Amino acid sequence: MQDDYPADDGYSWSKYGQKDILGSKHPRGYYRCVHRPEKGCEATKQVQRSDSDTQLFDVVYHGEHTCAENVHSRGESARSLPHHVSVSAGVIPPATSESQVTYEAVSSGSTAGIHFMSPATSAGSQVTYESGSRSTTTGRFISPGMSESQVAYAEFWTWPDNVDFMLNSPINERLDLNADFVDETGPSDFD
DNA sequence: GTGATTTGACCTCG
DNA sequence: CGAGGTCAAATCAC
Repeated sequence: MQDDYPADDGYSWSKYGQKDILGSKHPRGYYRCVHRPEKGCEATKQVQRSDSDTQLFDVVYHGEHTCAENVHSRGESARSLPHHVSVSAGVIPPATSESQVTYEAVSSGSTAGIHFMSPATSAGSQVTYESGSRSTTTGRFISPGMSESQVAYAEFWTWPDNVDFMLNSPINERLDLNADFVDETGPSDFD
């Protein structure tokens, strides 16, 4: 097992620690923005391989970059985009293969968070940004076998009763979604 | 040699 | 006191 790091996210990070997490099979790596000394950039992130899906990484971002180094490396845009977008409890719109989508949720409550998960059969990253009450989740689908009808699941926590979603598709189309949150529902079927 | 990573110690918070 | 997060000296890679 060499590759203990997910796909490049366009930022420069330096590792400053690693810990074994109770109940987790894989260690958690701690990274901070390389430009902390100069710019005082407080962005950090944690990377941990998922227990259930070895191909999946759980990445949690803290803070925002003040260093303006958002070099969006991979300009590979998707061939197709999600046509139908809907939000139901625990289910988030689909993304097609090779596409990258961004879910941004703004909560009126304290701390917001989203867990973004690709379908069990696909590989990808599970990414969570946390910054106060604002939470942005980016999912980068890298599975070639993923079809349009497949959906990605999201899990939510410490949420008020209402969330706003903004989905940025690969072609800059922006969809604003609003969903009331009922109870936690296990992954239903593809929708 | 220089800069980055590793790794156990240390710190903090519940 | 334990778990998670950070520090920093030793070590590694270029």
